[in-house]
Parts: sequence; structure tokens; C-alpha cells
Amino acid sequence: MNTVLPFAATLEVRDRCLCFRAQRAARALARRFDAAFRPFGITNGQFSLMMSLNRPEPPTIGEVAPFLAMDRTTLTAALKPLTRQGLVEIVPDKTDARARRLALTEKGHALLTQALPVWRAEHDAVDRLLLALEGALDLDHLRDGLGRLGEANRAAPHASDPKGETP
Amino acid sequence: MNTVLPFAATLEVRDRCLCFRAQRAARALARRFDAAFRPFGITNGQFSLMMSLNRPEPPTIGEVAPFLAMDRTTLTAALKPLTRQGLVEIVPDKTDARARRLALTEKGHALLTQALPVWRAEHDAVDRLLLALEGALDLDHLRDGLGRLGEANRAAPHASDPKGETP
DNA sequence: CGAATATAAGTTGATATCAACATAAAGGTC
DNA sequence: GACCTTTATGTTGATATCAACTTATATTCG
Repeated sequence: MNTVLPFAATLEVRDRCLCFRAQRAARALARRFDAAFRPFGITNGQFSLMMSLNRPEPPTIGEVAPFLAMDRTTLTAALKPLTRQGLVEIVPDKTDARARRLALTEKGHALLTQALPVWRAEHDAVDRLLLALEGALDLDHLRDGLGRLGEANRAAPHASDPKGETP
Repeated sequence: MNTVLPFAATLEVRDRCLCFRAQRAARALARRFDAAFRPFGITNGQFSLMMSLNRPEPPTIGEVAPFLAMDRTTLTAALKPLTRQGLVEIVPDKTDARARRLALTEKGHALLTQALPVWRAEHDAVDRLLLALEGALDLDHLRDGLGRLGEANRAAPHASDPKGETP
């Protein structure tokens, strides 16, 4: 009856699981950049989100969410502190009454402009750290791999957007 | 006065930022494995956490947190649903009254034993997906890179554990 | 032994994350 | 134009995440 998971199984997961490693790496990097951005009162996620809004035509929620590989509802929630701080503005689409477009405000642009050099400096430090490790890492390859991991499973096919296979 | 962030800056961040890509990859993979583990009522994070407890000597919170590159207090919070479900048990250390050790229960072991083959199958699928992309990816290299990203910034030197430089 | 320091952990408040459920508007079919 | 489907988004409840603050126990030094 004593169902005990073999220790070998634990090692197998630890050595193989990309998900585990991705979560871990994401947490570690998030802490770093959160600290770097703290003087500006934003987090790494808010920085990335705001950056992704800097387009000629302000995107809709439905457009940004897949780009961030983020659930649509997460994005809705993430917008609240940003709009409250006056960094992002939500404006109704001109032709589609359902859609709402996300635009950086003046203040948002100014903040990003200030934060950009800090991001560069922090990323330089990260790159240096990674390159200084034993057995130099191919940063471009890592970047590419991470990019593919994110791309490969982007859109969260939401449960409420059912495409039932039996009509 | 019109402080507008150049679009080139946005592209620079998008093309370079490891943090952004790590968050994105982590979200995408989390969704995948969360879905796979749903029949067991656990998330990918709970799976990884429980797996990391499967050691000869149950670890303390302070030992597990750095391993997961997770804040100590996050771990405390993450334990609540697990203990409530009877999957993990928190037992006081025998020699140090401050420390508490985290042990898998019978039920926890049984659940992991059931979930393991599901994890294997899901990870096989992820691997296949990545390998099927244009310009085959070196999975071992990616794994290694992710591992280093996590290692490189593990312990969250908590603010309340100050090592003030001016005593 | 007693005071100062260091270590282990908990609590609170804010944000992040997503599934399940719900609303409203656009598009298509007859 | 009425009905049905699809699309775009919002809301709620649960968990995840961390900084700042707090408590309790060890350890060290005089």
C-alpha cells in the first residue's frame, strides 16, 4: 500500500522538464527586472505590456493577449493599475463597438523613454552574467528557443470561445 | 513636449529581452501542463513543488525556495492549498524549533505516481512540437540555458534579511 | 549568562494568472 | 428582418507572486 514515488522519478522531472525550468527562469528574471524598474513604479510585466502597445495603431486586447501568450482576462486585469496610473488609455474602436483599443498616454510614453536605458543596462548585466558562466552559452540560440516556446502555444483557446467538434 | 517612444525601441526590446521571452514561454508552458494535470486537480507549479519535496529528508521552506527560484513567502502561500488537500504535510524540525519540514503525504505520493506518466506524455508532445519547427532546435542546449537563467539569480535576498553595509 | 545579531518563518497588501461564467455587438442564413 | 453563430470583452473566484513588516528561535560575543 505504501505508494512511494521513486526518487529517480523526481530526478527525471528535474532534469527534463522544460516547464519547470521556464517557470524558474521566469521568476528569477522577473525579480531582477522588477528591481530595476522599481524606481519607476512598474514591474517587468507592465514594462513589456506597455512596450507592446507602442504601435502606429493602438492594438485591441484580443491582439495583444496572444502576442504576450497571455490569457485575455489576465490582460484585462493587468490594465487596471496602468489605467489608474494614467499610463495607458482604453479607447473604444471607431468601427467595432465591441473592441477597445489600448493606447499609451503621454505619461506612458515618457515613462518608457526613461525606463529604456535602465532596461538596456540591466539586460547588459544579465548577458554578461550568462556569458561569464562555465561553457559559454549561445545567447542567440537561447533567445530563439525561448521565443519558440512562447510562440508554440500562444493563443489560449478560451473555454468560452468553444469550437465544438460536434455541431 | 510630445515625448514619443520610437517604434525602434519597441522592436529592440521585443527582439532582445530574455525576460519578456521567459515570461511568455513560462505562461504558454504553464497553460499546457495545467491542462494536462487538471484531471488530478493540481497545477504545473504544484506538480513541480511536490516533486521537489520527494527527498530522503523532507526539506525546509528555506531549502526549497531557492531551488525553485521562488520567494520564500510565495512558497508559504503555495503550501496552503496543498496541505488543505492533504497532499503535503508540514512538520516541525526535530532539532530547530524555527524550521518546518515539508513532506509528501501518502496521498501526495500516490497522486504524483499517477501524474508522472501524464507529465511524460505531455512533455513528449512538447518536445515533438519543438523539434517539428523549422530549423531544428537543440533541446538540450535550450534546457541548459533555461537552467542557467534560473540558477543565475536564485535566492531572493529578502528585504527583511538585511545585510546592511553600514552597521 | 545576557545582549546583540542572525536565521527561519508567517502576515498583509498589491498585482498576476487563468478557468468558468456572462454580456454585448457583429455577421451570416433564410 | 428574425434567428443563430461568432467575436470581443467583462466578472468572479482561486491560486501565484513578491515586497515590506512582524514574530520566534538560534547563535555569537563579551
